[in-house]
Amino acid sequence: MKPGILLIEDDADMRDLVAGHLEHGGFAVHRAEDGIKGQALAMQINPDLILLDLMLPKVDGLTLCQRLRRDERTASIPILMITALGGTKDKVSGFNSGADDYLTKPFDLEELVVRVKALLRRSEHSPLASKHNEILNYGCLTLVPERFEAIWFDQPVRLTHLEFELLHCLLQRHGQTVSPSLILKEVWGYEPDDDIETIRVHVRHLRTKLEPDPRKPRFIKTIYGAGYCLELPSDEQLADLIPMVQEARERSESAKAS
Amino acid sequence: MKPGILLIEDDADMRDLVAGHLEHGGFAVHRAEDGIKGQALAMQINPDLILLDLMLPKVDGLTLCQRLRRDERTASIPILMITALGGTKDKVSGFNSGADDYLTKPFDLEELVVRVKALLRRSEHSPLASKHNEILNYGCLTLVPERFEAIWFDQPVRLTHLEFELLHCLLQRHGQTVSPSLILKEVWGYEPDDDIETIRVHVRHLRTKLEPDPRKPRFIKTIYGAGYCLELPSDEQLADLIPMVQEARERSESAKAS
DNA sequence: TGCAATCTTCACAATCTCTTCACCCTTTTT
DNA sequence: AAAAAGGGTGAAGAGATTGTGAAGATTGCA
Repeated sequence: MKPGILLIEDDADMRDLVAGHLEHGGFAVHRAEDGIKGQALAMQINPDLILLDLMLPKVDGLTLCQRLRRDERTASIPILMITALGGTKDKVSGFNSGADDYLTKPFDLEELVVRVKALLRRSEHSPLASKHNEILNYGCLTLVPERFEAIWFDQPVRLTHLEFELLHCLLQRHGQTVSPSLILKEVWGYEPDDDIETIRVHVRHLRTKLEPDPRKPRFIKTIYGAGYCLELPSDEQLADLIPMVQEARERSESAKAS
Repeated sequence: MKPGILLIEDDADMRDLVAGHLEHGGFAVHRAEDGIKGQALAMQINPDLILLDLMLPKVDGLTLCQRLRRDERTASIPILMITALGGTKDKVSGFNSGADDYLTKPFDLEELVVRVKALLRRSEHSPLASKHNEILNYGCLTLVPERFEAIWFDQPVRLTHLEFELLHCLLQRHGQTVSPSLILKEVWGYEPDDDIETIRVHVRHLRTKLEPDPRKPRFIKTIYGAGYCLELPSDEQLADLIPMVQEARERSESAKAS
């Protein structure tokens, strides 16, 4: 039994190209050229996965994504969003509206197939995905485990393995103080030795990658004598912070270039 | 086995939106549209977590929260309260009636998922909150032991260990005069009543952090020859004080910046 | 093998917290 | 009113905790 995929994409050429490749890869592909038809088809055929272009006539991708999530009949279908360009603002809003993964145009067709399969596997096996493949999103921060990547204020940030695990550990306990011993258990996997030294170094690395001013941490805070605490801004605070973070990023990049 | 969540929310759109996201996140969601049904369902299905809107027909969220806490069948189920607006009065009363966490509308759906998971994780690990992580609240003052933090007139104030313990000690005996020897026993852990000097210094630190005018203490009062006494304003007095405290805070911050 | 990225370790610097002290102010007592 | 006692103030210093930079160890890969 072939897995059913609903492809919602307005550009006819692109639609045929993608659909052809997927069919060749062993999927049953249904096509829709706009949001309205897409939503109707989703209900009708109940696909295993939805491939959704962000730019759509009639109903745009984000809105459609939200609608699909709201409806009980389609809420649990994984959605792979296709965003135009690297305009990362789309990525983020995509995750916030309930997308499960994203791909930026232009993309490699093989990569698409890989991601589709990964998503299907994820949704089949464990409804509550394990931390190793589940995308975790919290407003301005999104963690993409597959790529060890954090999307931080609309920009992807490459993290190392341990940096990723550490940030993941803090994000899961967002707003709570996480003690060094808990971090060691969660990230490094051992109990007894308090090798707080190492944690400190990795916290520093995270800060240099995320904080506008690593010397004065705004997000990854130190609770003296207790541990670390990740404090992400609420939506109201967000507006003020975006320019600050972006500006700092540009500065650090120009510094790196020289 | 999917964790079961009971969502009690009167607005149908909101209910579907939230439920859709949670179901997609791998939870089994049960819905109730008012307090009465919510309570009945809570007993019936024994969910792993309850999502509770504050504004509800028939029985409001706070009352329901208290009822759920009283009944031993539902007492240990973690409750995540959803409050409209950032009105702190709601937060306050939410914690007072036994909610484990709160979220203010409008909230990010992914943030909701993260918090739900965090709460479930917490309730798994530590069945009951101990004295050292229990949130203590009295009107305009909330103590968050986890972060050694006081929420004072809607603003978080970071305290040191001893400052926190001292304030905790005073808050527990709110309105009473606390003798130095009792403070020493409670906060420092020793009996001999020699080190009153140290207490004075820490009281001063608390005052500079909390009092609008530390020279004329309005809340942390000195009872000559007897000890200290924390006097928090009643709800009626509160309205007049809020601007004063905030103004003083701004002044001290601008002074610190220069 | 050599290289590059990552992780760990270490010595030292910066910061935070707590205590102590000398001195001044306020309240109570004489 | 003066003395005495209790309390407030500012600052200095010790000790602990955390941050920093760089060097060494490890890993994976061309």
